[in-house]
Amino acid sequence: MTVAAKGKGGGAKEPRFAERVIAWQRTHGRHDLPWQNTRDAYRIWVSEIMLQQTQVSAVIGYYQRFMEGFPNVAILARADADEVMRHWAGLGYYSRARNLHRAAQLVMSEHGGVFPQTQEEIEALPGIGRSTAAAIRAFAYGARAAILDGNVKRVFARHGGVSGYPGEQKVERVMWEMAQERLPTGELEPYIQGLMDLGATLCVRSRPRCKDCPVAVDCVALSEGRTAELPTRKPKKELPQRETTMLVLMRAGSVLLEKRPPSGIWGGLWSLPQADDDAAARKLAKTLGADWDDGEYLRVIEHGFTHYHLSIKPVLLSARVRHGTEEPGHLWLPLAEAHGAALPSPVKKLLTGLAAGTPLFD
DNA sequence: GAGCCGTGGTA
DNA sequence: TTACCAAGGCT
Repeated sequence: MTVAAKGKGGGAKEPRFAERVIAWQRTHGRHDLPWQNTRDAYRIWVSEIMLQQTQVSAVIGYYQRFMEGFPNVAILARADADEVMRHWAGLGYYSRARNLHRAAQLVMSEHGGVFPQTQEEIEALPGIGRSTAAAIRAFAYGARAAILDGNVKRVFARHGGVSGYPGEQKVERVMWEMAQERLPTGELEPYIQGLMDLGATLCVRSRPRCKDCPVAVDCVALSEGRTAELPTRKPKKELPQRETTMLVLMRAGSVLLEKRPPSGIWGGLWSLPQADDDAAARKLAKTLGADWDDGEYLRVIEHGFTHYHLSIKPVLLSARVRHGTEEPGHLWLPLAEAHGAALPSPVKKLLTGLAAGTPLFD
């Protein structure tokens, strides 16, 4: 890791780093996102959780539907876990939804229904780490708290000329120090928002628009022609390829679903009965009252995760009886209702495609 | 520290 | 098409 000497933010020649970010945010930043222009900690909190590792454009629709369904922390705390998952289905990282629900219950039981104010208390809630807690404090309370997300890391890596993968602890520690040192004494909301807007709209991964950037004059990466190589990329690793067979078990227009375990991939969602290979799938089909030999292979679905690739082999089967309904964690879902169910994205696409009569065979 | 945890957009 | 990556946190 290397850190350039410039870019500490306080040269006599240029206005302080924060000052320029704030001025830029007021004229060029984002001001009308659904979670802005409020001091409601709940609304801000939900947005910050949804925005973890997720881009603004993907969040907006989910956020609006979530707020209609759960307008305040008390209602969310009382809500059915399945209903919460239904609102999150398709957004990914489902532990966020489970943690959010749990945290809402903790806000009710441990904080009298009032969202806590200190960094320590907020960080103690599940799903909220150092950066998210700081963002909530800044936006809800105007607190002087440093954040460090992907946008900020990219801006700091370039402006400060910090090389080394930002996911590495050593590099991240340096960036937290930069984040703390550059904080203004006031106007925290436009500063924090401006920093993120800068990273999201100008200081983007490829082809950054340095010509329009308010901190370009003392940007180390720009002056050294290194904007393309900073921030240092994650060292790449070969992802394992895995396979699974899913049973699309139909009976009178309904399909049999199984509840996923609370942790692990797609935790807490509903999905299709699944087996590691065809031999296991055959046994599973028999258990569920279907004859494997009458099944038809549907088109294989390729699905990528952060840490492995998955090939899904769906098999269409007819159930002789509605077996499984008496089992806990099983559900017969009318195919026409697949659209609104708490299903993983590839499963939802498969079932809605099936409902719409989309050709699914090769 | 390193692996786990989703999805959709982009080049 | 493949590969990278985004308002991270938990175990």
